[in-house]
Order: sequence, then C-alpha cells, then structure tokens
Amino acid sequence: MKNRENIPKATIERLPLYYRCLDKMDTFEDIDVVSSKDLGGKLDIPSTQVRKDLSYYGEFGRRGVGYNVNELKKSVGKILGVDRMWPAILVGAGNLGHALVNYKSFSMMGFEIACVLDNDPAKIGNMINGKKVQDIKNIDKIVAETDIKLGVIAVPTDAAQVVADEMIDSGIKAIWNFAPTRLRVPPEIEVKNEDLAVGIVSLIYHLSWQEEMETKGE
Amino acid sequence: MKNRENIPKATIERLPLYYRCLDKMDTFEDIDVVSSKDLGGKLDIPSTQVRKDLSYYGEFGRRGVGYNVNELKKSVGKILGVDRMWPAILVGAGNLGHALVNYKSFSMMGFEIACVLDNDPAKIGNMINGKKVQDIKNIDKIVAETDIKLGVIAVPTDAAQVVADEMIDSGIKAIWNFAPTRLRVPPEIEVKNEDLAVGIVSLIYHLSWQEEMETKGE
DNA sequence: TTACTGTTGATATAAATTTAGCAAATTTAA
DNA sequence: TTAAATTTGCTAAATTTATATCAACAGTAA
Ligand SMILES: NC(=O)c1ccc[n+]([C@@H]2O[C@H](COP(=O)([O-])OP(=O)(O)OC[C@H]3O[C@@H](n4cnc5c(N)ncnc54)[C@H](O)[C@@H]3O)[C@@H](O)[C@H]2O)c1
Ligand SMILES: NC(=O)c1ccc[n+]([C@@H]2O[C@H](COP(=O)([O-])OP(=O)(O)OC[C@H]3O[C@@H](n4cnc5c(N)ncnc54)[C@H](O)[C@@H]3O)[C@@H](O)[C@H]2O)c1
Repeated sequence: MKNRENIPKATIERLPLYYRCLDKMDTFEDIDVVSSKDLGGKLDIPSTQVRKDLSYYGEFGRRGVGYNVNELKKSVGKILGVDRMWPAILVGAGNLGHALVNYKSFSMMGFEIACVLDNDPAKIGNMINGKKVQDIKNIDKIVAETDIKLGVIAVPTDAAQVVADEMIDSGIKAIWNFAPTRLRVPPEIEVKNEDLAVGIVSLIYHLSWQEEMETKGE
Repeated sequence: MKNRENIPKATIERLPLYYRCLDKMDTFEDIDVVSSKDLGGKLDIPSTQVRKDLSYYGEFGRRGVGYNVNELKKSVGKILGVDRMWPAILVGAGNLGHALVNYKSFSMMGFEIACVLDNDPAKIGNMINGKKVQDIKNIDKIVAETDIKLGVIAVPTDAAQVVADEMIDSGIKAIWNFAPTRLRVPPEIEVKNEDLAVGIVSLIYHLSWQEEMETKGE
C-alpha cells in the first residue's frame, strides 16, 4: 500500500460508492465476480479509475478474471473502517436531525446515531426512533461514558460553533457538520462539511446557463 | 469571460460559498469592501484561489482596494443564476422531504420547493410548511402548469429511477437526487447526486485510520 | 511629490488527478 | 497444446486544478 497521506481525496470519496455497489451485488444480486469495467459501469466511473483507486491499497483482483465480489467488499469495508460500527452523537433534534436519526441505511456504512441531544426544553425527553432526546448539558458525561468519537451538528448556523466547541471539549474527534458555516477547530479534529446549498446551486448554475443559451438561440 | 465549459467544477462549488459569505457581510455585517485575502480567510480558501475563481468570469475588483461587497455579491449571484427564484417540485414527503420543505434558507440561494408530491394515500393531502402534498399521478399537469424545471428526489432508492423517469417525462430538466443510486437519464438532463453516506464514510475512514495508528503507537 | 503598503488579475509554475498503454496472468476454445 | 480473448495492475502521459509570482494600480502618509 502507498503512503496513506497522498491518496487522492476523490479516491476516498469513490470507495463508499464501490462498497455500496459491491454490497448490493453480494447481498441481493448473487454476483460472485465483477470486472473493473462492470463495477465502473454501474457507477459511471471509467474502469481505469476503478483499478487505480483500488491499487492504492493493494492487489484485490485476478488478471483475466476480475474481482471476487464478497472478498472485495470486505477489503473495501476494512479500508474504509466500516467493518465495525461507529456510534455518533447528534446535536439538534430539529427537522434535519429527525431525518438523520430515522434513516436506517446508515448502519450499512458503519454509522449509527446512538444519542440525540438538544437544548430546547420542549424537545428534551421526546423520543426519536427509539432514542430519548437528552440535554446538551450532559454532553461531557454522555461522551465520556459511551466513548463516542463522532459528532453530528444539526443545529442552526448561529449555534454551530458553540456546539462544535462543546463537542470537542467533551472528547469528540470528528464532526459531520450540516450547518452552512466553517467551524474553527484544532488541527487534530476532523470536520466534514455537508453543505447542501452547494449542490442545488450548482444545478441552478447549469439550468440558468442553459436557459440563457436557449433565449439567445431564439 | 473564458469558455464556460472549461471552468473547474470545484470553482463552481466554491462560488456559492463566496455568495453566502458576501451576503452575510452585506446584509448583517455592514462591510463595504473586502479583499480576496479576507474573503478567503473566512472560508479557508487561499486568496489566490478566490481571485482565480472570480477571474474566470470577469474583473470585479479594484487593484490596491479590493472588491465592493454588494457589487460582487450581485455579480456572483448573477453568475450562479440565484438572482431569481427557481421553483422546484419535490417527490417523497418522508423524513428527508419534510426537512427540505421546512428549510427556510434555501430561498436565499434562489431555490424554493413549490410543490410536494407522493404516492402514499396516507400522505397525499397532508400539509407541509403550508404546501399540500399532491398525488404523483398529477405530475404532468403540475409541471406543465407551473413550468417548473427543477425536481428533487427524496424517495427510497428502489423508487428513484421510476420517479426520475416520471419527472423527465413531465418536462423536468434538472434533478437533485438524494437517493443513493445513479440515475439513468438522457444527456440533456442535469443530475446532482447528494450522497450523504459519502460524507460520513470519509470521516469514518480518517477516524478509523487514526485509531489504528494510536493502537500501533502504544 | 515621493516613498511605502496593499491589492488585483494575468501569466507562469507546480501539484494533483485522471486517463492511456501495455506486459503479465488467466481462462476458454480450437 | 496453442492461440485468442479477457482482465489486472503498473508506469507513463495527459489533463485538470491549485499555487506562486509579479507588473499595474490605488490609497496613504511624510
Ligand atoms: N432542514 C434542511 O433540510 C437543511 C438543509 C440544509 C442545511 N440545513 C442545516 O442544518 C441545520 C439544522 O437545520 P434544521 O432545519 O433541522 O433546523 P431546526 O431549527 O429544525 O432544528 C435545529 C435544532 O437545534 C436545536 N438547537 C439550537 N441551538 C442549540 C444548541 N445550542 N444546542 C443544542 N441544540 C440546539 C433546536 O432546539 C432545534 O431542535 C441548520 O444549520 C441548517 O442550516 C438544514
Ligand atoms: N433520511 C435521511 O436522513 C436520508 C439520508 C441520506 C439519504 N436519504 C435518502 O433519501 C431518500 C428518502 O429518505 P427518507 O428517509 O425521507 O425516506 P422515507 O421512507 O421517510 O420517505 C420516502 C417517501 O417517498 C414516498 N414514495 C415512495 N415511493 C414513491 C413513488 N414511487 N412516488 C412518489 N413517492 C414515493 C413514500 O411514500 C415516502 O413518503 C432515500 O432514498 C434515502 O436513501 C435519506
């Protein structure tokens, strides 16, 4: 395996796609062997890219044959760390928080929201998907007791930095942030910003341009 | 302006960040002029990158001075197409659908969910954020009458392709897809996949590696 | 005026990422 | 056995994207 540091970020973001696809083939489609061409075909990724991505981590295929689906799934799962469950705390039992907590398919990716926290007395004590919403004041105790490393921020933008600080103080090591703001965190804390507006705006950008072209053409 | 085709995808995804930041400065912070260094600083983007991104579309700053916040905001808004509202239909009034429909801040990015559709009789007729959930059967009529171009897919994976086909048949031109699957669409249809699992798995990947390193170190 | 600091935008350079090409390995079929 | 067809994984090339450099310009203060 190459030095883990200089593996392209884009490669790491394609691995979960391979993983999900392999799981589907393995579990539901009864496919034993797959070529890089077929796997890439399902995901609109060139076969050369698939092979290159995998080659950063080792040799998983057999020349002239392809990849064993079940084996490759396990290998990729191990590379990603999804061969075990990673419990998380989620802060912000609002609209988005509810959706995330109720979502079943995360478990397939090794992710599980184990605790839900909020600061609104009207929400504390409520049940969401079998979990009782707890007071954010207890975050230190909760994180210490459960040894959870992952935090999800689903609070309004204004509260995101405060919540991030509380998470880090409590011992959280990695943050999945849905608030549209950059968090200031120490360098050892990993942050992934899930900025949904970027997605829709890039669609609007193309649509808007398309429409402008059409207008010109007339 | 350069040929719009060969502007980096990454640039287009940074523009919404600039836009939101400029809007905040303009509306709430009463800042008139900003340098690429300051703007980049707020977003963890190098000033050279900010200037390069903007330079694809023209000259917006004054040497020795910086950028007029309000002017640049308007220019970037126009580039992105968010200087007008883009109404959308959303299909799938479930957990995620609810969150998206209730989310207020999309409007600032020119995005608005105008209609909500579902195929579950138990959901049709319900109100979400002042909008009545409509029967997916009426999609053709709805899209034709409203001339909506944007569709949001928030249905289970299994139903995503069917819904995409229905959208395209009805006249939808661009699809924001939350289902974790690749949609097969004609080339003229724009699709943006919002695959949340990728985000959390890339966090797990880092966390998992970190933990492995620590274990080794002991 | 003049020197000094700060800033843009263009061009040049460097780095990262993707794509192509091909030898080696494997299977299939003649 | 041998030839043809596949398919991997390595290396090299091409492409894309990011970063550095610097002349031109603008403001400020001596
Ligand atoms: N809803 C969406 O579809 C959507 C889309 C994109 C981004 N987001 C972002 O996700 C975040 C949450 O959005 P939402 O729509 O769920 O908001 P929401 O208002 O529905 O929920 C926010 C929750 O956070 C809680 N909260 C506020 N301050 C807190 C604090 N200091 N400590 C603990 N809990 C606190 C509130 O009590 C509330 O329950 C926001 O940052 C939003 O910008 C949401
Ligand atoms: N909830 C989350 O946090 C989350 C996270 C990541 C991805 N997703 C994805 O988003 C999608 C929606 O997730 P969810 O949790 O809201 O699911 P959900 O089950 O809560 O809601 C799905 C809705 O779609 C409707 N529906 C099903 N088939 C339909 C059809 N053919 N036409 C019209 N409506 C139909 C259902 O009636 C239901 O209201 C899924 O693809 C899921 O994988 C959700």
